[in-house]
Amino acid sequence: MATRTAAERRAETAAAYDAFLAACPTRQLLDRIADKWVGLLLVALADGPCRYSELARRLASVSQKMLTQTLRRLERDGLVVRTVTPAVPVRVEYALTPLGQGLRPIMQAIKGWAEANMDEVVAARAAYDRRAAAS
Amino acid sequence: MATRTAAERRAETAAAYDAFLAACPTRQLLDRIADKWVGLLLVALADGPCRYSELARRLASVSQKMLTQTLRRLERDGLVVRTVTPAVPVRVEYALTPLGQGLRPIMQAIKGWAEANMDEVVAARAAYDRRAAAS
DNA sequence: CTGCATCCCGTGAGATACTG
DNA sequence: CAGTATCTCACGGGATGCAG
Repeated sequence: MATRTAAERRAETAAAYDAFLAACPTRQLLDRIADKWVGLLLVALADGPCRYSELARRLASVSQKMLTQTLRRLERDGLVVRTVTPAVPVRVEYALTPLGQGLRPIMQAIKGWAEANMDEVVAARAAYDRRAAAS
Repeated sequence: MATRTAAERRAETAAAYDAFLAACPTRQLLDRIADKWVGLLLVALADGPCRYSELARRLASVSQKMLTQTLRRLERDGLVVRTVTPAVPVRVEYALTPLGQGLRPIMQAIKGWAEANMDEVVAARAAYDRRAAAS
């Protein structure tokens, strides 16, 4: 059957686009690094391995749940390695893998742009809000 | 009063950290560009101004609500300009500002890393899941 | 010390219907 | 054509309590 409604065709296009997006490497990377705690964790681990409790202290406001969850995700993605030293009490250390290290230039680029341009963005926001308030 | 419980001190540290995070330019930029549709919109607008309906067509699966919402945010941040041509029917064009253009190298860097390394990440995930399944 | 399980709630995104 | 308004629902994330 060659005849489809316009709505059907649109739905197909959208489905194909969704599939494309789900597979898009850039989207996946963006989703990963934009996570609330990932960036902080990457920084915290940048200068060497770190214990769980030490990480909890550095990221002062992270909940245990989110810290563990984020670390697991990074471990699964091969960006971080988890090393357990059996002892009493247990000692667990996290460290960046070479792959995780490779993320640093990216984060640096983002940080650089942000520090150079975010004040302009903030100014734009203020101007926009002023116009909106004057309506 | 100089004496506070350990819990109080921790709460203060966390609050201060939260305030720091909220003000952090890098966090703000990350939150903005990691938005599901922002990256796509940036690409769609990269080669010149574009009408609302044209954008809707290019980002096949975006809802009107999200398209408008995302465009408003970008406009507010001074990354995009909205130009209304009064006519019947109305014609609205969106275009990148110079500030918005400046984001392209960042997005390129992210895209570059993703295309170069995400297959390794995917492999790491598969290996991790295999180990988990074998438990 | 390092974590997992559970409950709870706010935000955000989609669907749908209506307007200048 | 280019939106706005409202409803609903799922998911993320915090708090808390328990366990190896």
